[in-house]
Amino acid sequence: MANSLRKQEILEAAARLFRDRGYPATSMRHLAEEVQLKASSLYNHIGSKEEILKTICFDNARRFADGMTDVQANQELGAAGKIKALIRLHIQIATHDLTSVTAFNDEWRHLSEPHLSEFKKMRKNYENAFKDILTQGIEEGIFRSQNPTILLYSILSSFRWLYDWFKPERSIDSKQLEEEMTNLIMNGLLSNNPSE
Amino acid sequence: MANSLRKQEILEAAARLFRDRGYPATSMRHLAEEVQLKASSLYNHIGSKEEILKTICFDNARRFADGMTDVQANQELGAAGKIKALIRLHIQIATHDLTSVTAFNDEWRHLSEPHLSEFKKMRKNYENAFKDILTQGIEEGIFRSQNPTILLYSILSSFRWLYDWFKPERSIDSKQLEEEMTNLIMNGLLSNNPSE
DNA sequence: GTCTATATAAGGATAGAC
DNA sequence: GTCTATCCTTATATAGAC
Repeated sequence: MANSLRKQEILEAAARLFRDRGYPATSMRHLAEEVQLKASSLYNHIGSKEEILKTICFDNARRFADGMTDVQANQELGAAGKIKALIRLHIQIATHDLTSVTAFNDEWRHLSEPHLSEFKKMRKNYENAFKDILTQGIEEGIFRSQNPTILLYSILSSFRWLYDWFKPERSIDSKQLEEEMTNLIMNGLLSNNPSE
Repeated sequence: MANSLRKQEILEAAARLFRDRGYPATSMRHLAEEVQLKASSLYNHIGSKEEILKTICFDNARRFADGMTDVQANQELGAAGKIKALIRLHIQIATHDLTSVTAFNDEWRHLSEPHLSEFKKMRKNYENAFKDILTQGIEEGIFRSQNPTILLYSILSSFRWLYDWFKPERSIDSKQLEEEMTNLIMNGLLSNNPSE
């Protein structure tokens, strides 16, 4: 059996390459170079190129699914509180394992069947749960009455720059990030006090 | 010289494939099949695979640059009006030529030098102009005081689902889309009248 | 302007020596 | 567990017949 530490190193290098160049444009030879091996040696640690992609995609899908389950289970939270918790979830996941999340975000479409369908199902479940919270907030009159689908995708998309752009060394504090994104999503761009 | 109508057909098919599978995963053979030609025949109409990508990327970059120039030139608009005009610009471009914009949005990174650098420069210019408007609004007290970079990227990202998701047959009216996205970005999620 | 045939390079993955 | 050598497939692009 293969060295598990070495395997982790390969997975991380792959996530970085998948993020920077995309899955199809990343070759096994290039990946091998990154971890100072020959391409053939990689296969002592991983089964195939796609197996790496599967690991990255489903690990991250599970993180989001688990986060959503926690939010749903929290009886004390209203719709607004749940949305705030989900904003925190997205930022936490983004700052925790940036390269994996970035790769996961865009490269899942290169999964082959049946994994592709399974992944899409998990993604749809997450979106539906998110949309349910938005709809609930609209029905309760807490959220501005809007098309929940437009809301859902606009909000989910607004996180995407985090994955593309955020680097630890950019020195934006994750607490500040959370506060400002919550502010923007909940309260919008306009000031409440245009006179001051 | 090649038939220009045929060339347009090839460019559109390529844009669609680049959006669906990405640039590296799209082969000339597959593209040829889409327009019912053999791969070698494509080269009577286009110079290379990357030339197609260049066309898509720079055509769209120019659309955004021109739109920004118009907004900047409009003296009557304040910061809020300019942001609204830019929201309209993004939606108009997205609904006008969806596939091209999608390809442009993600696949520019596969450009080779010196085109890659040129493209990045145009993109940076656009972002800086957008950020200037946000900063202006904050200084005037019209916009909530926030980190302009976080604002900028959150807003720009929030448009991205349009390119991934929007299809004409989804029957969301583009006027409604504009209104609701403006609402969300300017006024946020929370209702002004939680009691009604 | 489209075809067949082909040049040339690079891809994922395996076999077998060490 | 890593290597060299290699298999097989696919990629972009060109040459030249029609």
